[in-house]
Amino acid sequence: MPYSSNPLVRKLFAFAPLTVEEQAGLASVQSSPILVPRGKEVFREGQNGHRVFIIQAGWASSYKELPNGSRQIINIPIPGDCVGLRSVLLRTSDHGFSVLTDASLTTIDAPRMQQLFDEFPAIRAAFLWSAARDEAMAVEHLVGVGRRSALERTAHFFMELAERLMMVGLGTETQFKCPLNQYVLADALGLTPIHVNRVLRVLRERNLLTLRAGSVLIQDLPGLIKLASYRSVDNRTDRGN
Amino acid sequence: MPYSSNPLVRKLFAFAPLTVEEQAGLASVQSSPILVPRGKEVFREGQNGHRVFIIQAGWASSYKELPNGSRQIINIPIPGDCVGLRSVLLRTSDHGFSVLTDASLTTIDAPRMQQLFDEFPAIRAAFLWSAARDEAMAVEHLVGVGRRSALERTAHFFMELAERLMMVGLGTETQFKCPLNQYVLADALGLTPIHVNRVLRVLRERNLLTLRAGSVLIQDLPGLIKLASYRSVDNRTDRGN
DNA sequence: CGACGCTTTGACACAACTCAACAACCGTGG
DNA sequence: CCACGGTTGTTGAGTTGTGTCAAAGCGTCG
Repeated sequence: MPYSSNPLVRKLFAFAPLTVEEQAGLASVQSSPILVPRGKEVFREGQNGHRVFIIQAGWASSYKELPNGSRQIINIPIPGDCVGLRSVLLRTSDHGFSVLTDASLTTIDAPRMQQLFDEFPAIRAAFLWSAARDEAMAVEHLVGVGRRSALERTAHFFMELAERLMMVGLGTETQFKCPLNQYVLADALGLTPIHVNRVLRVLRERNLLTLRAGSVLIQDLPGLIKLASYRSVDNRTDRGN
Repeated sequence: MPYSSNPLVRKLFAFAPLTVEEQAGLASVQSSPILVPRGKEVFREGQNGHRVFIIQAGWASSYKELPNGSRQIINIPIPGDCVGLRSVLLRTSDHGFSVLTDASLTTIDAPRMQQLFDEFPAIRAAFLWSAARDEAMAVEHLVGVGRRSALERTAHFFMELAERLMMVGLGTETQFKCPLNQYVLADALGLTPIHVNRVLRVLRERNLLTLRAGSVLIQDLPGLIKLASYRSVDNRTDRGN
């Protein structure tokens, strides 16, 4: 088990054991926490990306907007997650980033990041692993939007979320806080808010899952797994079925 | 301009100038080309990913399959593209990979890759950049499937393809060979083959784009750009609009 | 209390899917 | 040379999942 209270350290530790020095280095390059009010756009698409943001507390979203006004949410970062790694590499951000609740963020700027990587190769490896996992999640997201029905996709979304939240100690197998409203869910799932509402109703009526008052209650995990043909985030890359 | 005939060297050179030594190193770690017959699955989801494949010639696809038999194509790699970088990091592949035409591939195994990175940091940086760009394309793909109509999405797909092919000298602004059949297009676009057919008809009837006999002819580039609100791959990360 | 943000519901429209043929193309073999 | 089968493309008719538009319900907070 990790010792640090820093969510990023905790998360990277889950990928690979880090020495005390590495943990300390990782913690020390981060800025002091910045408090961001709910709804605030931290950076927007096209903006220069010279640093990485790490969620300490709160929920966020990264997304792209189209000229016609619609929006696709790419990812819902939660505590411990990094945002903007790709932006640093590409120099500018290809997506917007805003927080959905009051949140606390730290940052690492590009030069410090580089120094850290040079000094601690294990940290570089851990970041690469984490980034690869994020990308795998984006790919799974693409599959969902391209080939799963609204119902399957929604079920899948909540199970993945549950799993991620559990890993950072923000929920159990069957229950977690979820401050996402139906507009946000719609933009994440590639649906309209109205249809999200209908889908949620079906999930509720089938006693699979209930979202009420900012909390998700998973009532029938096997049923959901079957419905969405869900595979655990960490087993997606396992052999066979 | 790059001097090497190796497509990977050419491509990475486009990201950052590489010294002669770096180019030589990059070429020398690659296996000799493997010829793969059209339709062959090179690796499948869940398989161990201990090496990266580089397309020398031919077309390919990486995809995920769902238990219900449907399939979502993640990417259509063309010469110069790498497949399986993420798989190396995550130890197993989260997607399948097969070639669509007779193709020639080289590989780099994980340990050699690591040596190369240690010896030539610039190559590591170039790979990271390339990987970031690929991920940005996947994200754009997600946006398309989530928030663009079938027509817009299809138009977008072909323009992006045109641009990528042009970069490796396999097409012009308005014309390129395209051996993708409507089933493949359907799996890439998240549509049914039948609907792809109808969409292609509309594009043809509006004198925007014609796919015939394995070749795409772009008849009205401004019209397509407007229809799909397309932005060039390399300008997606530019500031503003 | 009213205003606001969010959820819920209903009626209807439409984009995309399904099912079912048929047509064009192409390589193969008689 | 033509006949053939397999693959790919094309078209039509009907269905359905999801979107659109419009309105009402419901908490909460100032």
